[in-house]
Amino acid sequence: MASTVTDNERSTPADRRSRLRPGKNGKLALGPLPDLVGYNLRKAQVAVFQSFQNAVAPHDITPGQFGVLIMIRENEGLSQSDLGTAVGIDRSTMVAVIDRLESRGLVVRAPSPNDRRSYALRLSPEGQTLMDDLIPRVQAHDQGMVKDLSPEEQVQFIDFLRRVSRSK
Amino acid sequence: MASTVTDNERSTPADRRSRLRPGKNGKLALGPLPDLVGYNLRKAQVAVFQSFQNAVAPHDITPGQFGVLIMIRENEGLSQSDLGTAVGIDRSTMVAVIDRLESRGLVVRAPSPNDRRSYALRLSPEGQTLMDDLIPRVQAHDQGMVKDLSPEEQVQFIDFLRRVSRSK
DNA sequence: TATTGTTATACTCTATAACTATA
DNA sequence: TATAGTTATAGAGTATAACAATA
Repeated sequence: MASTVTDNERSTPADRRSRLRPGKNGKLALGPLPDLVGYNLRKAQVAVFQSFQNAVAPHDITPGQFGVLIMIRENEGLSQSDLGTAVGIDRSTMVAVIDRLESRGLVVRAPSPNDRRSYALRLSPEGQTLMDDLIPRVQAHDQGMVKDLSPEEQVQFIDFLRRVSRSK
Repeated sequence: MASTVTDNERSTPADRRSRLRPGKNGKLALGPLPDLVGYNLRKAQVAVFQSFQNAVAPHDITPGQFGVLIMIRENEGLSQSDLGTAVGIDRSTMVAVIDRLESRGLVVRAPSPNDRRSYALRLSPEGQTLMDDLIPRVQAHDQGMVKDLSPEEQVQFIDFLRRVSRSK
């Protein structure tokens, strides 16, 4: 109560406003949020996501699209369904994802030689060129995100993240 | 090359299928992803998000909604715009967020005493009751996510996350 | 002039259900 | 019968631009 402006004290209109509308002038109270792992994880992820966008801005690729392109690159000929399973999204969702990458000329829906129901996905030459340029860029960006951690701390950090993922 | 099935070796139809359609039977290659901080951060966040949903399933509250409710609880009377700024979303986006919470009877749009353009947001009695029940539940869940880390490691982990957020 | 809440609009991500072609 | 891709549909989350009321 010590720092609260009471009715008996003088208060400017700004005081009154800031008392009644917290956040207009000062910071808002965060309650228990700053102590939650989930809250800090979310904030870190948002920071990395935004920084990623900046770092690869000229190519207009999201982290999710980068992941999909990597999977296609590393597993040429895989189907949309298998890709969806691998990255954790439904096959109906995958349709539009591949639509976008295909319309940008990065991915090719080739006919599958064994199964006429499915496509064999692969990178187009443009997609391969893009990824050859993008991968080192993304790796450099990723290193930049942990530049304030010592090499030992970086190893520990990734280890912690993996242990949290596994504790599901 | 040692483990690759060559044309001269016998290959069952399943062999052929798995060679041509990686992922159908075995795991897919992940390339450089597992070494990226961003990839592991994302995976950990997805794990925490899903676990959160399970933990508070009966209340049907997302982590984002929980954050909004906390901010309203801790800063009673704040406006939609200030709330949006605090949680990093546009005021036009905040409209539907508050719409949902209000239609569920958790949040009240009270008239602002100073500014007839804006609302003074507060929790309804039901919203307060919900949060009294939810907060310890969320804190317990959050602890569960790092149960495989020692107390010292948990402190370190949050410290790492904050440093990554700041390195933006 | 600037700000608050709102609406219209648009785009991404996400899913479920049902359809077609194929296995 | 089961599976792959697709479409229709729906909901959440996100934004920008413009508007009315108010500051």
